[in-house]
Amino acid sequence: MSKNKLLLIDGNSVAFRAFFALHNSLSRFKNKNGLHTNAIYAFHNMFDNVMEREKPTHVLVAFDAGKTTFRHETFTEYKAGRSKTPSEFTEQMPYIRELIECLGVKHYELINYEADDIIGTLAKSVDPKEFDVIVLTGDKDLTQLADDHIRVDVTVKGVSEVESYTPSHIEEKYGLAPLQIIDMKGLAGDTSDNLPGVTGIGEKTAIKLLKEYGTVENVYQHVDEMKKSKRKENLIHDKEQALMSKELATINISAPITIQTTDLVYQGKDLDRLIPFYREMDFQSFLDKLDYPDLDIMEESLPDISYTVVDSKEDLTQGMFRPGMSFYVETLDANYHLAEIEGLCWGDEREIYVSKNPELLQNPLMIDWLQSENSQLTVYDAKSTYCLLNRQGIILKNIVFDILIGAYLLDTNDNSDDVAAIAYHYDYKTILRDEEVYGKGVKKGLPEEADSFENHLARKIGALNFLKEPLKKELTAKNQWELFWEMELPLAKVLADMEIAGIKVDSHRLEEMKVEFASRLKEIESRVYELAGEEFNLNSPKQLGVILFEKMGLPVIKKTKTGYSTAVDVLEQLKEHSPIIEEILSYRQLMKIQSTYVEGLLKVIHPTDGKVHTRYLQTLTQTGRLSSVDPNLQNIPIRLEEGRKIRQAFVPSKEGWQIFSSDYSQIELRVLAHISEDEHLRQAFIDGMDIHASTAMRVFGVETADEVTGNLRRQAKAVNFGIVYGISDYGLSQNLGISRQQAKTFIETYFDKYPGVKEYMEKAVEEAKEKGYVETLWHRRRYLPDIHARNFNVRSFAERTAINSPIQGSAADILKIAMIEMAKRLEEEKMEATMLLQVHDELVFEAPKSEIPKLEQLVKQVMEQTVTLSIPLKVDSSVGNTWYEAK
DNA sequence: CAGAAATCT
DNA sequence: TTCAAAGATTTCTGA
Repeated sequence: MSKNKLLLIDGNSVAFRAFFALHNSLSRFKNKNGLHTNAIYAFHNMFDNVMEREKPTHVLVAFDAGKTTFRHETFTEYKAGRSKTPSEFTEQMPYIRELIECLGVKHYELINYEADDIIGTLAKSVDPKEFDVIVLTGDKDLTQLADDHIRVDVTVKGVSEVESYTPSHIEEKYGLAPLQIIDMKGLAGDTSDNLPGVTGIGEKTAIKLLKEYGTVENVYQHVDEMKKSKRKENLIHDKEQALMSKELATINISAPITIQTTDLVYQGKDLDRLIPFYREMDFQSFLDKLDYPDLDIMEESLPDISYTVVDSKEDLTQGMFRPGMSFYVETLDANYHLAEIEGLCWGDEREIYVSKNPELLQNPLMIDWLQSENSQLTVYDAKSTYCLLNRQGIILKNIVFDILIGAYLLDTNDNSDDVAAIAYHYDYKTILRDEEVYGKGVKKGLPEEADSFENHLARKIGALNFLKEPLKKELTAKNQWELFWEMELPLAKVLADMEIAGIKVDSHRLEEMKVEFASRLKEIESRVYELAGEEFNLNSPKQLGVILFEKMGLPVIKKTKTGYSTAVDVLEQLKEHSPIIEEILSYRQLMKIQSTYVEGLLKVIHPTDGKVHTRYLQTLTQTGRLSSVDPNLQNIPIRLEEGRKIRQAFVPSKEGWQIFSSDYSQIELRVLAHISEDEHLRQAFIDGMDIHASTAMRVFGVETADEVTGNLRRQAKAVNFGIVYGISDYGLSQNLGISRQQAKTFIETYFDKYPGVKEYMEKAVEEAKEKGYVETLWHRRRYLPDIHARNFNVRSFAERTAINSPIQGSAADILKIAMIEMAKRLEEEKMEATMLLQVHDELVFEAPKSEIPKLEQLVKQVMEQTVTLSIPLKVDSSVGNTWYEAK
């Protein structure tokens, strides 16, 4: 039989270490009730680490009981003078005890004794033949316990590192035996426990004395023999203190404990308790780590919910549909343009209906209800619901609330892509996360028990019903109802239509390119291998690093966490050393075009209509921009000619049609001019000037526009970008390849010449500090908890965000408003033109050639006039037979 | 599954 | 003194 292993954890000191390990993330670790959770979280990680490392058979966490112990009877000042424990820490202690119980571990405390004494007593009382003992603590005092079967692990830093004290390690480190640690404390004292020791003796001197005399007592036996010195005087004078300090530092190994090792057998985590605990703490990452081995356990932890199962479309009756219900369509694949419908559900407080049969969507009662003007539906993700129903030929009409969008607007940080996540946030706990029910990755699928699936769907409706009122109320309270009702909800419909329309891709053109790029890649590859003198994987920065910096001996300019950096800016600097560099750069560019845009795009062309249907994520970005996935149509190449050719493959869907594109000119700087009210910036836009040239004139002191050289304009452009992003002199100097000092001067001059901008920036940071958030012109909020961070970098980032988000976000709002108006006008004008894409400041349409002049005039009017700022908005338009030509 | 590299506004 | 420009997605490698 293998030996037992007993793990003894010093609860208070490990918890305290845990608290400080994540102290600088204090603001990020808060649950929905405002409880700090950093110590709980870090304690859990420390526990997991030690369990993983040691795999003990028995575990106990010992705590100090109360404030006073037998030691205070000896020395009333024991542990006095400690700075007060932060309340952010003490509030977490009860939860740490609860966590320990949930983890299936016993904890123990004993009136009048410290955790040390409990640990010491247990460690020394077990039979060394039966047990190895590991002690985990944040306090070196416990190292005195070390012996051949007891090892003391002291946390070092972070959550994973410990220093293991064995007798031989202590010998190596101090030249002492474990028990002499106590003598050392006796002589040197211990500031954290307020042990006085002997005046003038620290760790070093104590060790020296102990090496000679062995113990405190023996030091005093021989103190008279010492030659006259200040130290001798101190030793004699402080004898009482020394002996008392030693006594206090000695761990009591015969505390009257009432537990035995048989009570401490480790049983493993108690999932029934742990899962609700994680939810309460908002520990999503720990929840994710559980493999959810048993759906039954999860379900049993929830109270029952009642619902009606509808098996076939014949079973539907009029009475099942009422205005004001919630409605939800379930798919397993996130791509709703392709996903199968796995089930649907709807209901209100009175009744919830659930079905696994998508054929219900063919029943006229159902169709009429969904298409009616007065169904007043609440949904979760309006856009996906529109698209899924559209594929069934149903035009969903009367959505009045969207839980997903509502939650996103209220707090963009709360990135919930799951009904349950939002529900938990509002303390509604009777629902499981999709991952818990369906699993994830390759194992994702419907639960084996049909009941589980139906239950889950019913719970979703329950959650939607519950959430709508509090969310609406909060949106109103935060002055965001209009943002929701007039911008985001109508936009969901516009986006759905754009996604459904899709954009036609000329696959033959892509196939041609694929062949051409493949051969060019091969050529470059072989040249690189020749120059390198061997073959390797050019796609591996790691292997490339070895070739460049070890084999070829090029100078190392920058390192990454994992090795040599081979990023563009590094390679640019190495160009002179070898022709291989240019080849590598072209390879990388071409490879990107080939894999992502040529091959990647070919893969996502819809088999029946030859189009690509992206999905715009409406509730993802922190600023209010959209993002685009599957495929991403917001980063199709344009800067370099080679990549730009990809746009030749984006063509109109009908014969005789053209691609039309309009983009805002300098929208972010215009927004900045409006928000900051800086008179010079505003005047430049009002006068219709070239903004970068205008900046160049003011910042570089040039009198007339003619004198602005290309280089000056380029530099001014970089400064303008920097301003929008929340500038730093370093960033600007990197960008322009100038000295930091020079960059600093540019920035100072800019602020001098545009004082309104400077004032805006200061105000934005101020506002963030005061309110905890910043907002756009349309009250889109972004919370910035890090604005108070002690860490310089973290705080600086939050400050730049405070400056940038209202600008980027307001620009996003403007385009969203224009899109909604544009969709409306196209319909009113009964035009065939279709809006296809949005690329942050650009809208792409397709239209019959004959409609183009009218479209051009309409788009310009809508984009420039729907929103009016204190400066004009300006759009540039272009048209062509492909997206390539339209720009 | 994270990191590094490329792409866009 | 720290360290350094805003917001995104996709592909590949290699632990």
